[in-house]
Amino acid sequence: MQRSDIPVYVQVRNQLWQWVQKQQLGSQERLPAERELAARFNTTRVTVRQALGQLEAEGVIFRSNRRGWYITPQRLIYDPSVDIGFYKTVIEQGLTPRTETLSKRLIETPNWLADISGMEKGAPIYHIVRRRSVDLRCVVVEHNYINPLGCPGLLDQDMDLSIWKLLREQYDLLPGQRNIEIFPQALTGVEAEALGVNSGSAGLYMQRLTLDKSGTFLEYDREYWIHDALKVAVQVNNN
Amino acid sequence: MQRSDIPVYVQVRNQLWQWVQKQQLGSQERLPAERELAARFNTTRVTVRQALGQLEAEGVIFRSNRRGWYITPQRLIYDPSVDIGFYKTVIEQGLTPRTETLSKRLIETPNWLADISGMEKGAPIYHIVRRRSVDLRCVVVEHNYINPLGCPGLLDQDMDLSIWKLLREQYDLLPGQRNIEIFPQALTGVEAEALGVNSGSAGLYMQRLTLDKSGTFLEYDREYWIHDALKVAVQVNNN
DNA sequence: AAGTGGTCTAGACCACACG
DNA sequence: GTGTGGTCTAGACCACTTT
Repeated sequence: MQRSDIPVYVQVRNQLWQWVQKQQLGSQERLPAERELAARFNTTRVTVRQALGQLEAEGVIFRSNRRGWYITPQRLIYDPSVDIGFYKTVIEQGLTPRTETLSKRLIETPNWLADISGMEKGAPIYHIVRRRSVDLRCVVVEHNYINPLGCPGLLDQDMDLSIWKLLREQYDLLPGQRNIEIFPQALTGVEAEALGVNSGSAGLYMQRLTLDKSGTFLEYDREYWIHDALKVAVQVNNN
Repeated sequence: MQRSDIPVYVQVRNQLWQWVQKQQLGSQERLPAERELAARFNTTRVTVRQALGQLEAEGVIFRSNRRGWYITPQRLIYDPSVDIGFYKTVIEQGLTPRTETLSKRLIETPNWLADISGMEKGAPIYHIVRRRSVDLRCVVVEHNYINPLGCPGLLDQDMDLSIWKLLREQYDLLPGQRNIEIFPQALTGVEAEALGVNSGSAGLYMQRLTLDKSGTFLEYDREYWIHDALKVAVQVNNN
């Protein structure tokens, strides 16, 4: 590293990324070890990690546990305003989905949920937690809260596919109005752990409140995404 | 720092945040210097900065140039599907907006824009770049590309308020269909510089393609937001 | 001029993943 | 067991901001 002005870690970032592209490293392929990179660029691990952190922030590489740094797969294009479902969305983009149901229970509606959903406090409500992957990489942890009135016995069904497909085809439930909130938020605590990332990793939080056409609460949904895993695409018609 | 198991920087993060809350530091108030924190927590600046980085990722503090660390203001709630406009949105939430027009020019439609907008390649198109602040903190850089056919002389107007208000009231232009894309993306290059943040800082990218009711291209819009500055809220009706 | 954050070095130890 | 990333130390110099 010589040159002035431009910081060493930026130079390392540039040369490293140039090298990666020349090697034509593909999705989920591993980068050399940090110590090796430090030697190759004649600098220290701290500086190399700063460069790797840059590329991570840009979303082009990601880290996995203590195993190393990998090339980030293409973003999943995801439309939260429709009910295609995660499974079908992923398939249609030529990728491989996986869903693990971490828990499904009947709980009492907590106060915060009663306030936003119109459910009565303490009323029974389904709570389902699922972890979903694209090409074996965990990308999102999802909490679903579902009004059990229209879908008795829902928890006995297989949750590893689309819940909305179940609601539509088994229970004839259809969404009307949706309120969606999206914002960047660090992954911490149980979500970070479930996704196998460090606490504090960049993430995207998304929540949806769905009512049926008569305004009755159907479902509330919290999703914690890895920051580099998705592109939200919504189509809206103004009238 | 004693205790085992839990990393020092997490302990520092926790104690620091606890201290901040006890001090009741408010929006945009400054934290103590890094060296002072290092001394207070009996550790090094590197570890302190790791703790600060955690809080930054969580969106509760932010850094400004080389001036220090500050408490993050509340997020701006922002609905990209309607045309209330930035100015009014900010006002309504009891905050102070500011818009600076960085450039406004008539350019030739570049190929990438022709492809997504339906404009002819090379056809004249307005390009407006603005920087917007909430309570004197820069939060977003916005690129607008506007079809000049329906709004001749637009560039002579004052751009520091809402463009959509101009289009609506001066030119009778109304949006029909909107395609919105949102995803986390690091701020780099000119955008990072314009916002006064380090290249590689976490950000949120949002783009909107707006057609009128007859399907004619009206406007294309790219927004580069500071990651902790906004909460996107969209309301959708399924039919 | 003094203080600040931004960058960087050259080591070190640890827990964990993998062979 | 070996190698990996994760964490941590105790300094240093620089560019920039603020006083």
